[in-house]
Amino acid sequence: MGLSKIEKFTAEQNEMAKLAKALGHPARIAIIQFLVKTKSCVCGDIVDELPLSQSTVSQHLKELKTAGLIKGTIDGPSVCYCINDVTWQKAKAMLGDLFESYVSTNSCC
Amino acid sequence: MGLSKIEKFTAEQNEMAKLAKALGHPARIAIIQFLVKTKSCVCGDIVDELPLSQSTVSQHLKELKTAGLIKGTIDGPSVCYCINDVTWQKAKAMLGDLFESYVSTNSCC
DNA sequence: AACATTTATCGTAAAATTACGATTAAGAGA
DNA sequence: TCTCTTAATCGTAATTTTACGATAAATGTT
Repeated sequence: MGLSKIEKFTAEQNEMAKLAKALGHPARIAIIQFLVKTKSCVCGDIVDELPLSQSTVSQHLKELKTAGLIKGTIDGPSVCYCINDVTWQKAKAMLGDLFESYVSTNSCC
Repeated sequence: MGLSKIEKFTAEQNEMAKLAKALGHPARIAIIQFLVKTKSCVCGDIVDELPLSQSTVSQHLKELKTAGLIKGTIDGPSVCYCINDVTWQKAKAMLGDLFESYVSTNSCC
């Protein structure tokens, strides 16, 4: 069906999946890395940095924005993008907890 | 086109995206959480735990296995699944580094 | 006002994802 | 051997994702 049955899972599981999914594309990883590295964060700079068309980059930015990982503010004719601190910390905490919840054991596999 | 241009990005970006993408579905988050919680990790138990059909769960397990996050060993007629320690630590480190690379600043947005 | 720049959206197409039932394959037990 | 259990794979369908060019919207400039 192509549509995940999100109503069957917990809000936490859906939230974590949403955040992880937003990071589940190399272009979006590249965007995040670029935003972390440079504080400038003008949309055009991101487009120049990525090997993708302007419209495709715009689409990736939209997905990151929808997930809440970044935010954009209009700055004259251009748009200034940057990491959304609140959601970023939440993602860091949620995924960090998941990773730390596993402690290495030689139980079966 | 539906096919991401992975050849345009760095190996690191592709690796991080692959790992994040594997976690980008609530069912797969639920599987991971279950594997962390229980050490038993028999495939049938996972199927019983999730609100999805056996074939769908099998598909999700395959994706997690392809990403390297879990591994399965045949145990008689059933299969024992568990976290793949090596890749898990790698994912933890890579995504952890990404999250920590951002330091809160009130530069523009 | 006309024009240029910047970015979002629209339209489109190919491919991947999600999901399920049905079937197959492999091993355990009678 | 035949049967049962378990799990992977196949076939199929709907939806989403990825990508691009073209167009539109918004702002700044001349």
